[in-house]
Amino acid sequence: MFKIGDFSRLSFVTVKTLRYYDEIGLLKPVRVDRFTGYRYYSADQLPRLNYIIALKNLGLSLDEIKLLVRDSLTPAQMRDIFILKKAELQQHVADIQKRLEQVERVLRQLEQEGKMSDYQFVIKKVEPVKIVSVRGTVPTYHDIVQLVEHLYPVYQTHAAKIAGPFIAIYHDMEYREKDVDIESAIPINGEFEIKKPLVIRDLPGIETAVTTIHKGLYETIGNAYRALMEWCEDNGYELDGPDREVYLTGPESVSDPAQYVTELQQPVKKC
Amino acid sequence: MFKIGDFSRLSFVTVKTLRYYDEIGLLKPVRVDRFTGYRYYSADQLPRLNYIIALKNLGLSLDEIKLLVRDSLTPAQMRDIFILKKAELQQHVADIQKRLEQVERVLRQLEQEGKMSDYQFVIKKVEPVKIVSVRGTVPTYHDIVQLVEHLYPVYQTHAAKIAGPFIAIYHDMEYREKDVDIESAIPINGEFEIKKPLVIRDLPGIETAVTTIHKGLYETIGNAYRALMEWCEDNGYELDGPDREVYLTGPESVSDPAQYVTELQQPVKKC
DNA sequence: ATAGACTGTACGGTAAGGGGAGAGTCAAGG
DNA sequence: CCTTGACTCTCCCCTTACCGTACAGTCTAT
Repeated sequence: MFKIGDFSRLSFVTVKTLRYYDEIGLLKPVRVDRFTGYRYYSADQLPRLNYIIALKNLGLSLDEIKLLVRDSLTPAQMRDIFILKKAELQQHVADIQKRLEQVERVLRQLEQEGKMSDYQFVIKKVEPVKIVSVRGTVPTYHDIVQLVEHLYPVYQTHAAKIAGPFIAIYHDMEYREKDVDIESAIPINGEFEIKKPLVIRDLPGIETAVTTIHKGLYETIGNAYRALMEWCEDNGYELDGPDREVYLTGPESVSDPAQYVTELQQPVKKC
Repeated sequence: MFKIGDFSRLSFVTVKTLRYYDEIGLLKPVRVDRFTGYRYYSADQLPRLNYIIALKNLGLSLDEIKLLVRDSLTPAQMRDIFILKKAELQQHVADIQKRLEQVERVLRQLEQEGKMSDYQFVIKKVEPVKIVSVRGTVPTYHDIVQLVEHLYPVYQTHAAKIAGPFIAIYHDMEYREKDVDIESAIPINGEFEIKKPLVIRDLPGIETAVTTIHKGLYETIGNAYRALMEWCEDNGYELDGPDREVYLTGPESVSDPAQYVTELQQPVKKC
């Protein structure tokens, strides 16, 4: 019979841990003095404790260990537990190695450019939404304003039905300097009367979109696209549909163009 | 300006998390209504939030992230943090892969033998201790009792100075059937008069000992040794000195030999 | 005016113990 | 027999990064 301190030294397990294992019923001392509360362990509890520690080192939780040591399982049941654990550990390794890769990428970036990228990329699912939109081919990107003008009346007359910020969809599948096919849209809920070039339609969602936030002038948004392309290459994605820009903060809410906030949404698929 | 729910949907971060980041000062809403307590976020907080999430995905803790986003660090400082993190992740991967190996070993054992090993092995450091001992060559392992007899008087006359359970040290470096060189010892504190074959000496510690607990008859202790050898081979250790047996529970405290508990201590080194 | 959706704070919980306070206990020495 | 120092007990709070729930207040549309 050992007092907790002796048993602790014998087993190389802290007193705190022994008390905790007692509390959760994982390893009860063989005797507890009714008057003093002192815990007394016997030497033949050592194998069990070593077993517990061994299982813990394998990465099992104390709950799982409780199952293994309390109910004496059949070898088949044990095998199942360990197979599960193995899969879990493999997943874990894969996750961490992915992180490691990312960290290495960040480090390379820091070495090469002396600073961290201004853009972070997030994979999301974009939900479908009903929009009122106008689509057309305009000479240059700047001329998108021609399209947007058609939408102004909506802000005036149906403000209550606007369900989100202004969106642009770039339908060209490749980059063009001239004659760009653009759709300008506003998310809405409910229907209403529309005029001439406007249409109301359901904008489909995007299963897998890589998105990023561009902050600042629209003239510099090309940097965001370049960084996005690079990211896709590095991470094994390829473009899979027309990209969108969501104008979270634009001229209508702030006056300083440096404050503009735009989200890029690029449909992609794994390649 | 977005209310917390809108900002949550935009950023794909739960409301709970946003409130928590506010609380720990990681991302404060741009405005908090003084009367209602409502939090209002602006779109240009999205890049920062994405940055936070990106760093979190790299495995950084929120405290580390706080450092990175609050104090604008120099690239060199950032590099240091990431290099540290990389080392940490690599260590982590190594750990998990070691566990994975262990799990695989357990699984192989289960497949082959239909049960788990009865022995768990623990690497420990064994502290040096002063002992009273008697060493001699006896015909067979069983004859260790001849040596032990010399120690009985110590139990009678100096019981107060006994500092631990009975120990046997097997000085033969290779296995022998006959004429075994054994030392029988009792840990003590303080000195006292001793007679003829007994000596008092310091038993050196063991830097690296692989230990296991054998429960049951002494006749079956060979199984423990066999398992230990196997374990050493599997884990890349080789024997490095005479092994010891510590009789934690023996005939002096229980009558049923099936209750005997013995610890094996085998000095080893990495090979 | 009211219903439903949203937001607020506050408390409690997670895994596996660590740290410390305050009180009681044990064994040895004087 | 008393004291001293080493142990031990229980109880409570702390850790990470939030999640669940309860209850109360707020916003928006009808």
